[in-house]
Amino acid sequence: MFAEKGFSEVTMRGLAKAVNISVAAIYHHFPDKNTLYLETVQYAFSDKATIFSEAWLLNSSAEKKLELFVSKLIQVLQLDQEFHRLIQREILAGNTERMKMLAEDVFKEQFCFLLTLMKEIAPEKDAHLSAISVLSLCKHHFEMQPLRRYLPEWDMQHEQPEVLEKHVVRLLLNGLKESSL
Amino acid sequence: MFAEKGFSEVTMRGLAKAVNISVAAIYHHFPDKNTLYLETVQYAFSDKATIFSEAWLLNSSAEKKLELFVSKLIQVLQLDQEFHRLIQREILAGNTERMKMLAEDVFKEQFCFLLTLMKEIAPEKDAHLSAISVLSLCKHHFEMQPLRRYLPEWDMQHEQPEVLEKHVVRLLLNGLKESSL
DNA sequence: CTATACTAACCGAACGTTCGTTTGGGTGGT
DNA sequence: ACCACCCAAACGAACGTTCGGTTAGTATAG
Repeated sequence: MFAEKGFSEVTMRGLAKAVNISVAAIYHHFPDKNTLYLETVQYAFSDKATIFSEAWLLNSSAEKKLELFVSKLIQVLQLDQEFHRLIQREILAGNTERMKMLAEDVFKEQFCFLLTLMKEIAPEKDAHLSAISVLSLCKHHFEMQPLRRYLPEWDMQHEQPEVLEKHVVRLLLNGLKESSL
Repeated sequence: MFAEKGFSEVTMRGLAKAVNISVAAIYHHFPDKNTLYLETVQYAFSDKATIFSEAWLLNSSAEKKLELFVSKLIQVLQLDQEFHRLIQREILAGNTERMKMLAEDVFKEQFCFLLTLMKEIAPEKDAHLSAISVLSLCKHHFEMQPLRRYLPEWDMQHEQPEVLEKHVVRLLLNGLKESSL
Protein backbone atom coordinates (compact mmCIF):
# COMPACT_ATOMS: atom_id res chain seq x y z
CA MET A 1 0.00 0.00 0.00
CA PHE A 2 2.89 2.36 0.75
CA ALA A 3 4.47 1.52 -2.63
CA GLU A 4 1.18 1.94 -4.46
CA LYS A 5 -0.16 5.11 -2.88
CA GLY A 6 2.68 6.71 -0.96
CA PHE A 7 3.12 7.39 2.74
CA SER A 8 0.51 10.06 3.34
CA GLU A 9 -2.17 8.45 1.19
CA VAL A 10 -2.05 5.34 3.36
CA THR A 11 -4.12 5.73 6.54
CA MET A 12 -3.90 3.70 9.72
CA ARG A 13 -7.59 2.90 9.31
CA GLY A 14 -6.99 1.69 5.78
CA LEU A 15 -4.12 -0.50 6.90
CA ALA A 16 -6.21 -1.91 9.74
CA LYS A 17 -9.04 -2.80 7.40
CA ALA A 18 -6.61 -4.41 4.93
CA VAL A 19 -5.31 -6.84 7.57
CA ASN A 20 -8.66 -7.18 9.36
CA ILE A 21 -7.62 -5.92 12.76
CA SER A 22 -8.34 -2.74 14.67
CA VAL A 23 -6.28 0.41 14.48
CA ALA A 24 -5.30 0.06 18.13
CA ALA A 25 -3.97 -3.42 17.46
CA ILE A 26 -1.47 -1.95 14.99
CA TYR A 27 -0.29 0.42 17.69
CA HIS A 28 0.31 -2.61 19.89
CA HIS A 29 3.00 -3.74 17.43
CA PHE A 30 4.36 -0.43 16.14
CA PRO A 31 4.91 2.80 18.10
CA ASP A 32 3.71 5.05 15.28
CA LYS A 33 3.02 5.28 11.55
CA ASN A 34 6.49 6.51 10.70
CA THR A 35 8.23 3.57 12.37
CA LEU A 36 5.79 1.20 10.75
CA TYR A 37 6.68 2.65 7.37
CA LEU A 38 10.43 2.47 7.98
CA GLU A 39 10.23 -1.16 9.09
CA THR A 40 8.07 -1.93 6.05
CA VAL A 41 10.68 -0.44 3.75
CA GLN A 42 13.53 -2.28 5.43
CA TYR A 43 11.58 -5.52 5.25
CA ALA A 44 10.82 -4.98 1.56
CA PHE A 45 14.49 -4.41 0.81
CA SER A 46 15.82 -7.19 3.02
CA ASP A 47 15.50 -10.08 0.59
CA LYS A 48 16.54 -8.27 -2.58
CA ALA A 49 20.27 -8.25 -1.92
CA THR A 50 20.78 -11.96 -2.59
CA ILE A 51 19.07 -12.22 -5.96
CA PHE A 52 22.06 -11.29 -8.08
CA SER A 53 24.57 -13.69 -6.56
CA GLU A 54 23.96 -16.06 -9.45
CA ALA A 55 25.39 -13.59 -11.96
CA TRP A 56 28.14 -12.88 -9.51
CA LEU A 57 29.38 -16.44 -9.20
CA LEU A 58 29.02 -17.27 -12.88
CA ASN A 59 32.28 -18.73 -14.14
CA SER A 60 32.37 -17.13 -17.54
CA SER A 61 33.32 -13.96 -19.41
CA ALA A 62 32.51 -10.51 -18.09
CA GLU A 63 30.14 -10.08 -21.02
CA LYS A 64 28.13 -13.14 -19.99
CA LYS A 65 28.07 -11.93 -16.40
CA LEU A 66 26.70 -8.56 -17.50
CA GLU A 67 24.13 -10.33 -19.62
CA LEU A 68 22.95 -12.38 -16.64
CA PHE A 69 22.97 -9.36 -14.33
CA VAL A 70 20.82 -7.34 -16.74
CA SER A 71 18.51 -10.31 -17.11
CA LYS A 72 18.13 -10.67 -13.34
CA LEU A 73 17.62 -6.95 -12.85
CA ILE A 74 14.92 -6.76 -15.48
CA GLN A 75 13.31 -9.83 -13.99
CA VAL A 76 13.17 -8.26 -10.53
CA LEU A 77 11.80 -4.99 -11.91
CA GLN A 78 9.21 -6.88 -13.92
CA LEU A 79 8.03 -9.25 -11.18
CA ASP A 80 8.19 -6.96 -8.18
CA GLN A 81 6.86 -3.64 -9.42
CA GLU A 82 5.74 -2.77 -5.89
CA PHE A 83 9.36 -2.94 -4.84
CA HIS A 84 10.35 -0.71 -7.72
CA ARG A 85 7.72 1.86 -6.81
CA LEU A 86 9.01 1.86 -3.25
CA ILE A 87 12.52 2.58 -4.50
CA GLN A 88 11.23 5.40 -6.67
CA ARG A 89 9.34 6.95 -3.77
CA GLU A 90 12.28 6.63 -1.41
CA ILE A 91 14.69 8.25 -3.87
CA LEU A 92 12.15 10.97 -4.63
CA ALA A 93 11.78 11.67 -0.92
CA GLY A 94 15.58 11.77 -0.79
CA ASN A 95 15.96 11.69 2.98
CA THR A 96 19.70 11.85 3.63
CA GLU A 97 19.87 9.22 6.36
CA ARG A 98 17.70 6.78 4.48
CA MET A 99 19.72 7.31 1.29
CA LYS A 100 22.88 6.47 3.22
CA MET A 101 21.21 3.40 4.65
CA LEU A 102 19.97 2.26 1.24
CA ALA A 103 23.34 2.85 -0.38
CA GLU A 104 25.27 1.15 2.39
CA ASP A 105 23.04 -1.76 3.37
CA VAL A 106 21.11 -2.58 0.21
CA PHE A 107 22.87 -1.53 -2.98
CA LYS A 108 26.54 -1.28 -2.12
CA GLU A 109 27.47 -4.93 -2.51
CA GLN A 110 25.71 -5.34 -5.85
CA PHE A 111 27.02 -2.03 -7.07
CA CYS A 112 30.62 -3.01 -6.27
CA PHE A 113 30.17 -6.16 -8.29
CA LEU A 114 28.87 -4.10 -11.16
CA LEU A 115 31.82 -1.72 -10.82
CA THR A 116 34.42 -4.51 -11.19
CA LEU A 117 32.44 -5.80 -14.15
CA MET A 118 32.56 -2.37 -15.79
CA LYS A 119 36.30 -2.13 -15.23
CA GLU A 120 36.73 -5.46 -17.01
CA ILE A 121 34.53 -4.59 -19.94
CA ALA A 122 35.46 -0.93 -20.34
CA PRO A 123 38.69 -0.25 -18.45
CA GLU A 124 39.24 3.14 -20.01
CA LYS A 125 35.77 4.43 -19.07
CA ASP A 126 34.57 5.83 -15.75
CA ALA A 127 33.24 2.75 -13.96
CA HIS A 128 30.78 4.63 -11.79
CA LEU A 129 29.13 6.36 -14.74
CA SER A 130 29.04 3.08 -16.67
CA ALA A 131 27.46 1.21 -13.78
CA ILE A 132 24.79 3.85 -13.32
CA SER A 133 24.14 3.68 -17.05
CA VAL A 134 23.48 -0.05 -16.81
CA LEU A 135 20.94 0.53 -14.06
CA SER A 136 19.42 3.47 -15.95
CA LEU A 137 18.78 1.54 -19.13
CA CYS A 138 16.95 -1.21 -17.25
CA LYS A 139 15.17 0.72 -14.54
CA HIS A 140 14.01 3.69 -16.54
CA HIS A 141 12.24 1.56 -19.12
CA PHE A 142 9.91 0.38 -16.39
CA GLU A 143 9.55 3.79 -14.82
CA MET A 144 8.40 5.24 -18.13
CA GLN A 145 5.91 2.47 -18.80
CA PRO A 146 2.78 4.45 -17.79
CA LEU A 147 3.75 7.27 -20.15
CA ARG A 148 5.49 5.26 -22.88
CA ARG A 149 2.27 3.45 -23.74
CA TYR A 150 0.92 6.64 -25.25
CA LEU A 151 4.05 7.67 -27.16
CA PRO A 152 4.44 7.03 -30.93
CA GLU A 153 5.61 3.63 -32.21
CA TRP A 154 5.01 1.98 -28.89
CA ASP A 155 4.63 -1.77 -29.26
CA MET A 156 3.22 -4.37 -26.87
CA GLN A 157 6.31 -6.51 -27.38
CA HIS A 158 8.42 -3.77 -25.81
CA GLU A 159 7.03 -4.97 -22.50
CA GLN A 160 8.50 -8.44 -22.97
CA PRO A 161 11.55 -8.89 -20.75
CA GLU A 162 13.54 -10.74 -23.43
CA VAL A 163 13.13 -7.93 -25.96
CA LEU A 164 14.24 -5.24 -23.55
CA GLU A 165 17.03 -7.44 -22.27
CA LYS A 166 18.43 -8.02 -25.73
CA HIS A 167 18.21 -4.35 -26.61
CA VAL A 168 19.95 -3.21 -23.42
CA VAL A 169 22.72 -5.81 -23.57
CA ARG A 170 23.57 -5.06 -27.20
CA LEU A 171 23.55 -1.33 -26.59
CA LEU A 172 25.79 -1.71 -23.58
CA LEU A 173 28.29 -4.18 -24.98
CA ASN A 174 28.68 -2.21 -28.19
CA GLY A 175 28.68 1.13 -26.43
CA LEU A 176 31.07 0.40 -23.60
CA LYS A 177 33.74 -1.24 -25.71
CA GLU A 178 35.72 1.60 -27.12
CA SER A 179 35.89 1.30 -30.90
CA SER A 180 36.62 4.67 -32.42
CA LEU A 181 37.02 8.04 -30.66
CA MET B 1 5.97 23.25 -3.62
CA PHE B 2 4.04 20.50 -5.40
CA ALA B 3 7.25 19.32 -7.09
CA GLU B 4 9.22 19.43 -3.87
CA LYS B 5 6.76 17.85 -1.44
CA GLY B 6 4.03 16.21 -3.47
CA PHE B 7 0.32 16.95 -3.71
CA SER B 8 -0.90 15.85 -0.31
CA GLU B 9 2.03 17.33 1.61
CA VAL B 10 1.16 20.76 0.27
CA THR B 11 -1.63 22.43 2.27
CA MET B 12 -3.81 25.32 1.24
CA ARG B 13 -2.65 27.17 4.37
CA GLY B 14 0.97 26.55 3.39
CA LEU B 15 0.34 27.83 -0.12
CA ALA B 16 -1.47 30.89 1.21
CA LYS B 17 1.41 31.74 3.53
CA ALA B 18 3.93 31.27 0.71
CA VAL B 19 2.23 33.90 -1.47
CA ASN B 20 1.16 36.10 1.46
CA ILE B 21 -2.56 35.99 0.91
CA SER B 22 -5.39 34.29 2.76
CA VAL B 23 -6.67 30.81 2.06
CA ALA B 24 -10.03 32.18 1.00
CA ALA B 25 -8.30 34.37 -1.58
CA ILE B 26 -6.91 31.27 -3.27
CA TYR B 27 -10.42 29.89 -3.50
CA HIS B 28 -11.42 33.08 -5.22
CA HIS B 29 -9.09 32.14 -8.11
CA PHE B 30 -9.31 28.32 -8.09
CA PRO B 31 -12.37 26.18 -7.40
CA ASP B 32 -10.45 23.60 -5.39
CA LYS B 33 -7.01 22.21 -4.59
CA ASN B 34 -7.14 19.58 -7.31
CA THR B 35 -7.83 22.09 -10.08
CA LEU B 36 -5.12 24.35 -8.70
CA TYR B 37 -2.67 21.46 -8.92
CA LEU B 38 -3.64 20.51 -12.46
CA GLU B 39 -3.32 24.09 -13.69
CA THR B 40 0.04 24.32 -11.94
CA VAL B 41 1.28 21.21 -13.73
CA GLN B 42 0.03 22.40 -17.10
CA TYR B 43 1.67 25.77 -16.56
CA ALA B 44 4.96 24.13 -15.56
CA PHE B 45 4.96 22.01 -18.71
CA SER B 46 3.76 24.72 -21.06
CA ASP B 47 7.13 26.32 -21.85
CA LYS B 48 9.24 23.16 -22.04
CA ALA B 49 8.18 22.00 -25.47
CA THR B 50 10.11 24.66 -27.38
CA ILE B 51 13.54 24.19 -25.83
CA PHE B 52 14.77 21.46 -28.15
CA SER B 53 13.94 23.13 -31.44
CA GLU B 54 17.57 24.23 -31.74
CA ALA B 55 18.79 20.65 -32.00
CA TRP B 56 15.93 19.99 -34.33
CA LEU B 57 16.82 22.63 -36.87
CA LEU B 58 20.56 22.05 -36.76
CA ASN B 59 21.86 21.59 -40.28
CA SER B 60 24.37 18.86 -39.65
CA SER B 61 24.79 15.10 -39.26
CA ALA B 62 22.39 13.00 -37.18
CA GLU B 63 25.22 12.38 -34.72
CA LYS B 64 25.67 16.11 -34.11
CA LYS B 65 21.92 16.51 -33.71
CA LEU B 66 21.84 13.77 -31.09
CA GLU B 67 24.77 15.39 -29.33
CA LEU B 68 22.95 18.72 -29.15
CA PHE B 69 19.71 17.07 -28.07
CA VAL B 70 21.45 15.23 -25.23
CA SER B 71 23.17 18.44 -24.25
CA LYS B 72 19.89 20.35 -24.17
CA LEU B 73 18.12 17.59 -22.25
CA ILE B 74 20.81 17.41 -19.59
CA GLN B 75 20.77 21.19 -19.38
CA VAL B 76 17.03 21.26 -18.73
CA LEU B 77 17.25 18.48 -16.16
CA GLN B 78 20.13 20.24 -14.44
CA LEU B 79 18.65 23.74 -14.37
CA ASP B 80 15.01 22.94 -13.69
CA GLN B 81 15.09 20.14 -11.14
CA GLU B 82 11.67 21.20 -9.87
CA PHE B 83 10.30 20.43 -13.31
CA HIS B 84 12.01 17.04 -13.28
CA ARG B 85 10.56 16.19 -9.87
CA LEU B 86 7.12 17.13 -11.15
CA ILE B 87 7.55 14.73 -14.09
CA GLN B 88 8.66 11.98 -11.74
CA ARG B 89 5.68 12.50 -9.47
CA GLU B 90 3.24 12.62 -12.38
CA ILE B 91 4.59 9.39 -13.88
CA LEU B 92 4.61 7.74 -10.47
CA ALA B 93 0.99 8.73 -9.96
CA GLY B 94 0.34 7.30 -13.42
CA ASN B 95 -3.13 8.72 -13.91
CA THR B 96 -4.27 7.44 -17.32
CA GLU B 97 -5.82 10.65 -18.58
CA ARG B 98 -2.92 12.80 -17.47
CA MET B 99 -0.43 10.35 -19.02
CA LYS B 100 -2.30 10.63 -22.32
CA MET B 101 -2.27 14.40 -22.02
CA LEU B 102 1.46 14.50 -21.23
CA ALA B 103 2.30 12.10 -24.04
CA GLU B 104 0.15 13.91 -26.59
CA ASP B 105 0.59 17.57 -25.68
CA VAL B 106 4.05 17.74 -24.11
CA PHE B 107 6.35 14.95 -25.23
CA LYS B 108 5.03 13.70 -28.56
CA GLU B 109 6.63 16.29 -30.80
CA GLN B 110 10.09 15.98 -29.27
CA PHE B 111 9.80 12.22 -29.15
CA CYS B 112 8.97 12.02 -32.87
CA PHE B 113 12.05 14.06 -33.64
CA LEU B 114 14.09 11.68 -31.53
CA LEU B 115 12.53 8.72 -33.34
CA THR B 116 13.57 9.96 -36.79
CA LEU B 117 17.03 10.63 -35.39
CA MET B 118 17.25 7.06 -34.12
CA LYS B 119 16.19 5.70 -37.48
CA GLU B 120 18.98 7.63 -39.13
CA ILE B 121 21.66 6.57 -36.66
CA ALA B 122 20.53 2.98 -36.07
CA PRO B 123 18.15 1.95 -38.86
CA GLU B 124 18.25 -1.74 -37.97
CA LYS B 125 17.34 -1.15 -34.29
CA ASP B 126 13.91 -0.59 -32.75
CA ALA B 127 13.58 3.21 -32.81
CA HIS B 128 11.19 3.39 -29.86
CA LEU B 129 13.49 1.39 -27.59
CA SER B 130 16.48 3.41 -28.73
CA ALA B 131 14.72 6.71 -28.10
CA ILE B 132 13.64 5.66 -24.62
CA SER B 133 17.23 4.59 -23.96
CA VAL B 134 18.48 8.06 -24.84
CA LEU B 135 16.05 9.58 -22.35
CA SER B 136 16.89 6.94 -19.75
CA LEU B 137 20.61 7.56 -19.81
CA CYS B 138 20.13 11.28 -19.27
CA LYS B 139 17.15 11.39 -16.97
CA HIS B 140 18.05 8.53 -14.68
CA HIS B 141 21.43 9.96 -13.79
CA PHE B 142 19.66 12.91 -12.20
CA GLU B 143 17.01 10.78 -10.58
CA MET B 144 19.65 8.68 -8.86
CA GLN B 145 21.59 11.69 -7.63
CA PRO B 146 20.35 11.56 -4.02
CA LEU B 147 21.35 7.91 -3.73
CA ARG B 148 24.39 7.89 -6.03
CA ARG B 149 26.26 10.29 -3.77
CA TYR B 150 26.64 7.50 -1.21
CA LEU B 151 27.61 4.72 -3.62
CA PRO B 152 31.24 3.65 -4.11
CA GLU B 153 33.54 5.58 -6.47
CA TRP B 154 31.19 8.49 -6.69
CA ASP B 155 32.96 11.65 -7.76
CA MET B 156 31.90 15.28 -7.56
CA GLN B 157 32.78 15.76 -11.21
CA HIS B 158 30.05 13.27 -12.15
CA GLU B 159 27.61 16.08 -11.43
CA GLN B 160 29.15 18.29 -14.12
CA PRO B 161 26.89 18.40 -17.17
CA GLU B 162 29.77 18.17 -19.66
CA VAL B 163 31.13 14.97 -18.10
CA LEU B 164 27.76 13.23 -18.14
CA GLU B 165 27.06 14.55 -21.62
CA LYS B 166 30.29 13.17 -23.01
CA HIS B 167 29.75 9.81 -21.35
CA VAL B 168 26.19 9.45 -22.61
CA VAL B 169 26.94 10.56 -26.17
CA ARG B 170 29.89 8.21 -26.52
CA LEU B 171 27.96 5.29 -25.06
CA LEU B 172 25.04 5.96 -27.38
CA LEU B 173 26.94 6.57 -30.60
CA ASN B 174 29.12 3.51 -30.07
CA GLY B 175 26.25 1.38 -28.83
CA LEU B 176 23.64 2.22 -31.40
CA LYS B 177 25.85 1.78 -34.42
CA GLU B 178 25.83 -1.91 -35.10
CA SER B 179 29.41 -3.19 -35.27
CA SER B 180 29.53 -6.90 -34.50
CA LEU B 181 26.63 -9.25 -33.54
C1' DC C 1 -20.20 66.16 -10.70
C1' DT C 2 -22.08 63.23 -7.61
C1' DA C 3 -24.63 59.39 -5.85
C1' DT C 4 -25.35 54.62 -6.67
C1' DA C 5 -24.57 49.92 -8.10
C1' DC C 6 -21.60 46.49 -9.18
C1' DT C 7 -17.66 43.58 -8.92
C1' DA C 8 -13.04 41.56 -8.40
C1' DA C 9 -10.11 40.78 -4.67
C1' DC C 10 -9.37 39.90 -0.24
C1' DC C 11 -9.93 38.63 4.86
C1' DG C 12 -10.84 36.17 9.66
C1' DA C 13 -13.47 32.80 11.44
C1' DA C 14 -15.79 28.92 11.25
C1' DC C 15 -17.60 24.14 9.41
C1' DG C 16 -17.44 19.25 8.88
C1' DT C 17 -14.29 15.56 8.05
C1' DT C 18 -10.38 12.79 8.46
C1' DC C 19 -6.15 11.98 10.33
C1' DG C 20 -2.67 9.85 13.86
C1' DT C 21 -2.85 8.55 18.31
C1' DT C 22 -4.58 7.36 23.10
C1' DT C 23 -7.64 5.49 26.50
C1' DG C 24 -9.87 2.03 29.17
C1' DG C 25 -11.36 -2.20 29.02
C1' DG C 26 -11.89 -7.02 27.31
C1' DT C 27 -10.16 -12.05 26.24
C1' DG C 28 -7.52 -16.36 26.27
C1' DG C 29 -3.39 -18.79 27.37
C1' DT C 30 0.37 -19.75 30.81
C1' DA D 1 -1.90 -13.21 38.61
C1' DC D 2 0.13 -12.02 34.53
C1' DC D 3 0.79 -10.76 29.82
C1' DA D 4 0.33 -10.62 24.89
C1' DC D 5 -3.22 -9.41 22.01
C1' DC D 6 -7.20 -7.27 20.62
C1' DC D 7 -11.36 -3.98 20.53
C1' DA D 8 -14.75 0.26 20.32
C1' DA D 9 -14.67 4.78 21.30
C1' DA D 10 -12.82 8.97 21.89
C1' DC D 11 -9.21 12.97 21.55
C1' DG D 12 -6.99 16.94 19.59
C1' DA D 13 -4.91 18.59 15.54
C1' DA D 14 -4.87 19.54 10.78
C1' DC D 15 -7.07 19.35 6.63
C1' DG D 16 -10.11 21.24 2.47
C1' DT D 17 -13.65 24.16 2.05
C1' DT D 18 -17.36 27.74 3.00
C1' DC D 19 -19.40 31.92 4.98
C1' DG D 20 -20.28 36.73 5.89
C1' DG D 21 -18.29 40.87 5.50
C1' DT D 22 -14.74 44.64 4.00
C1' DT D 23 -12.29 47.26 0.57
C1' DA D 24 -11.05 49.61 -3.66
C1' DG D 25 -11.82 50.54 -8.27
C1' DT D 26 -15.06 51.34 -12.05
C1' DA D 27 -19.10 51.73 -14.68
C1' DT D 28 -23.88 53.83 -14.66
C1' DA D 29 -27.81 56.92 -13.80
C1' DG D 30 -29.60 61.46 -12.39
